[in-house]
Amino acid sequence: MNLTVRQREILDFIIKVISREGRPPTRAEICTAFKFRSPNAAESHLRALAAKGAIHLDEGRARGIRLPDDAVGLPVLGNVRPDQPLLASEHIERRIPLDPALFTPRADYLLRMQGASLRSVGILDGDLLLVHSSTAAREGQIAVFRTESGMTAGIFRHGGRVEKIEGIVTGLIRQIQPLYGNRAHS
Amino acid sequence: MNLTVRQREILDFIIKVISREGRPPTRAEICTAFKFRSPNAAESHLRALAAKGAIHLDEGRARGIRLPDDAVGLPVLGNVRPDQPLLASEHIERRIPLDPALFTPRADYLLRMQGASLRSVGILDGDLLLVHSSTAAREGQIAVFRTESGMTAGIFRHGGRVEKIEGIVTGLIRQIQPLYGNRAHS
DNA sequence: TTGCGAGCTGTATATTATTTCAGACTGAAA
DNA sequence: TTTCAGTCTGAAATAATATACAGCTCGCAA
Repeated sequence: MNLTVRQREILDFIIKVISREGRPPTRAEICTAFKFRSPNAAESHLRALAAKGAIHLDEGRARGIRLPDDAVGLPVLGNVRPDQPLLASEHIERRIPLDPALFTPRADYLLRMQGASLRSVGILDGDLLLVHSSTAAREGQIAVFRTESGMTAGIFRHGGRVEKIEGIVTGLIRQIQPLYGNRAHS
Repeated sequence: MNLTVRQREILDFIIKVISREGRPPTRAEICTAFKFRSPNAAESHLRALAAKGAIHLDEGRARGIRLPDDAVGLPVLGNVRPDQPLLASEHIERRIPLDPALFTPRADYLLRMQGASLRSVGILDGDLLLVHSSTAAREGQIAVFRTESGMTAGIFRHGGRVEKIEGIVTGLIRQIQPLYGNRAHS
């Protein structure tokens, strides 16, 4: 993407307005925020951002600024293959609308827990783990490792086998299916 | 709030457009969606919704429809007192931006788990439970009960003491704090 | 049967917002 | 040196959008 500093500022402003007001800014509102005196200053920034794929412009529409699909929500990784970049699009099962900043440090993606190896720390088979990308971990942290077959989560031990660390787990989401259907509630 | 069926449909449409496109619809877009032939049909619905507090209108602004603050995100309940309605504003600690439809049945509010009584089913002290309001539960479901002092979560048993059921747990969110600060990651 | 709110049609108009055109300045790459 | 992307001013045309006004039907409660 490779945005300039100024373009990054404009994009951040757009994202902030959308999350705060539920709608994107107009050219004029961008001008006010950045003290531009011409609407064309905003317009040309928007064109540049669109050319770089950072936003999508619906032309002819008021407030027609959209963030690209791949900027909305966190990707759920599945079927990760060795030698391939983690966030390659074929690894992304789906996206879940979730604020990455809900967790600290910021979550970069979600990974589905496989197996019961972490049951003792309250992580069950099928849980969605929130992962912050990182190449290092500390003793006792729950980390995500790249293995021959895919990805695994486990407790990081310095004494353990050397493995390629992909990230650390900063949270989890579990969906609990109500038993026997849902006839019993309002 | 007490919306009519039609008004509810309009409001749902507005919410859907905002979450799908990141901006509210125009009057004309509402007309297209509902096959209205006059922009005033949309306008008067919006006025009615605003009068009932379901939306807020920024007059003179394109796409000037906003959802009220108390409609965004799920409330986290804390300090619930007996004899008081569950969602009274003084019970709401904060709101977390989360799509209620991520969980089925739909989550109505969040409750912080207190104590380790559900450790055996993978629910830890401090976890945020997603609760669907319900006055009934089924054997083995994780339910939320009203007690003298506040709210408790536990496994529902027919043989157990009779308690006032407030909801069933449909999911959970856990924030995992990385140990020793976060200097160790990118 | 009268009145009234909800739910629309149809038309017109003022305002908001986008978009185009014609520049000017800067710094970095060719 | 030339070129070009990036950043901006200023003015104006055009299209999108909100909003006002007049009037219609229906079901329902007084």
